[in-house]
Amino acid sequence: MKLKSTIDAIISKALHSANIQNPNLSVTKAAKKEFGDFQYNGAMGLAKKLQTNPREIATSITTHIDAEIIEKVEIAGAGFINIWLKNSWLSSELKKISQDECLGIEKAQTKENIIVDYSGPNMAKEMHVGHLRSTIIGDTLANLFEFLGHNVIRQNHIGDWGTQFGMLVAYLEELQSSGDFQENLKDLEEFYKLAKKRFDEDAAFADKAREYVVKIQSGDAHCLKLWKRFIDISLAHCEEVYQKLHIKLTRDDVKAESYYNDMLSQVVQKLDAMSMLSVSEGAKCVFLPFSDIPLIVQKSDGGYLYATTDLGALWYRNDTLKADKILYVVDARQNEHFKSVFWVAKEAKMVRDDVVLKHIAFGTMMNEQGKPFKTRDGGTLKLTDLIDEAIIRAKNTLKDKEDAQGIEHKAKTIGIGALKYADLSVNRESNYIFNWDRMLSFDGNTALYMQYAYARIQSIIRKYVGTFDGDIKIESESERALALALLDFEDVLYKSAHECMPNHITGYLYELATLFMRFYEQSPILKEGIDGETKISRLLLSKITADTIKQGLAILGIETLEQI
RNA sequence: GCGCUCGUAGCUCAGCUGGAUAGAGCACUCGCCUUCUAAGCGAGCGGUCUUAGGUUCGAAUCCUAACGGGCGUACCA
Repeated sequence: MKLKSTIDAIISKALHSANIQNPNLSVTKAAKKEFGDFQYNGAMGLAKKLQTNPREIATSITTHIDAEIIEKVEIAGAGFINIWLKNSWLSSELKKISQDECLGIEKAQTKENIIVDYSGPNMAKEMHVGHLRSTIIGDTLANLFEFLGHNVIRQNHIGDWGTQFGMLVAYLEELQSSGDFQENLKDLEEFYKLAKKRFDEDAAFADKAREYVVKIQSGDAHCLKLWKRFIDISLAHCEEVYQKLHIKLTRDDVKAESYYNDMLSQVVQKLDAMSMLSVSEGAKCVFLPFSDIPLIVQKSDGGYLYATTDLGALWYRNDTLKADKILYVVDARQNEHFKSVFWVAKEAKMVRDDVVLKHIAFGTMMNEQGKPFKTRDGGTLKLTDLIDEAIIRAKNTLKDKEDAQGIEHKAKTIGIGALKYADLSVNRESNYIFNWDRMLSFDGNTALYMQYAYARIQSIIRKYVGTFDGDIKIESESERALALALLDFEDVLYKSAHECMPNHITGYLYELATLFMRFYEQSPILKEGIDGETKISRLLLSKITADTIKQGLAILGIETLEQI
């Protein structure tokens, strides 16, 4: 149910009947309860344009409002139009939602091919906290667009082609005699350190490492085989992390940097053919109208750079994947890079003009001192360790530790949920301060509060014996507020998708859960003295709430629990 | 130097296509469990929305500048 657009349509019709042209139509949710359910603030602006009195305009609009679903319309203040909806309409809409698997949410009108590029770990090292936000936010956006009916293509642009791989492969070869690959590569951080040490200390080894980079990139069979083996094991590490976090990325989604290797020379040729290329200080680059520094696509030594790879990927995504929209879920620090790459891709016609290219930027994860997140000794914190800690901490917060079997699953669900939710609930563009206690709290805008609300509802439903046949009656204030919130889900999802802002969803779920808690306190459901009709009505409200929370969390990649 | 970005309650954050008295949570104070999960609910306390201009009937929101923090600044990704 698109509540807002339904009311938009009503106002639009009224404006039309009143003979008023208004391109900037927009109703908003009422700022306060006293101002109704929705408000239209356009009369003031219109009055200005038409040189009349805003209240007159408002009156003219309201007299032309003609809709079954509206209970009451009022003009207030300077010319605000406040709108109340009929309870009977809310009831019947809710009833429809309760009978629909997708909670009455319509699929997007035009199905688009949406590419979400996220996670993108570097194969030379193990995943660390720096990869967390991209992975979590990207997966959520992919889920969201999928849920709204789009064709989502997840792309994991892993880093497998840098200069470090010569060193790593050369070192791997050396170790071949002692121990197997799996064992040597069990701890990639350690392996990298050892290889680096070897590189720094032994000139002969360093030369070999450099030689191997060239060999890998030019397709030497021996080196390539070792390299593939290395990537395979490193990728398996990532997949463990994805599994732990319930991230939906699979091998099919992997399109590594190396995948675009063959396209790189064509990228440069294309830019040349478009007369966009300049040679500056020996490097081939594109000068940009909005920047002092050019985008370098080929180094003076002939090597290519990540800009070249990104252009190749854009080209591929346009031509082969037929993308309508490409989202890059990458750290905000790469803002300028993407601005440049997008501009060049469009200018060079590698990407159709109407393809939407968006850098979904996010801020840095900070510790409590406001510094970038590191381990106590200043190193990077492995993601797998962070996840394990989340689970342990979740376990410690659980009251009921008796249930030995259930506790592991509960701790995982709660710990992972907390970790993800904390990240998703802040505006992704700002830096965010990581705090265990806050994210694992039952209070406030946390995953656990939502999971608790859900479990509470399930507990009631379990206790109830009988059918759910009946109508939804909206009688009290708390029921009404809950009903309105439930009908708002669709608008929230579309808004969140439009802006690529998952925190709109978390904010909504928190408000919904809060409204439910209030309703729960005030409206007994199964208690004695509650008549059958009321019981079913309240059960239905509870059930839709639970379904909405479950669906909302599912989009965020967070699971619910039947009991906590 | 230039560019990007942020600056809202003691703390962590919402709100930013301009709208009525700027919202939550934490912390602090107080009230509510023989009653569906009190891991909850309610009430109170707490604000020069960094500052100064500007646009507007109306600005936390848009524009300009200053100050303060973070980041980026051509052959790493």
